[in-house]
Amino acid sequence: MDEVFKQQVYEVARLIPIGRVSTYGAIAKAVGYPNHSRRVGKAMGGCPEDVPAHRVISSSGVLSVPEFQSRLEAEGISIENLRIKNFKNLFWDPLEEI
DNA sequence: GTATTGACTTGTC
DNA sequence: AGACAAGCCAATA
Repeated sequence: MDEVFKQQVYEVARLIPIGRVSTYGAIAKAVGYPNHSRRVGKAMGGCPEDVPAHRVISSSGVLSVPEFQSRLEAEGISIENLRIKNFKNLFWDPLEEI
């Protein structure tokens, strides 16, 4: 596993504002690897505690890790049956920020 | 070496 | 809306 890739993924993940979410694909694309969404997921699996992994979800707006639901709700994000409500509004695209 | 799996995405039906 | 298939790439078996 490329350590640089992981670090970049963590870096972008840390930029996600509180109360917003992003997706694996968007982050993969942001770090220069458009089709490596799966690698992002793998990388997040071993992410440090300071990385808000719960704000990174699938592009369909569904939680890949149900355990994070409570964390998201704690930030004011509404969730219904693992699906983010207002996902369209809450989605944060790294490419429009950097 | 191949096969399977997975915190994925997109397109089709 | 829900289900399927194809494409993707690294880790694991």
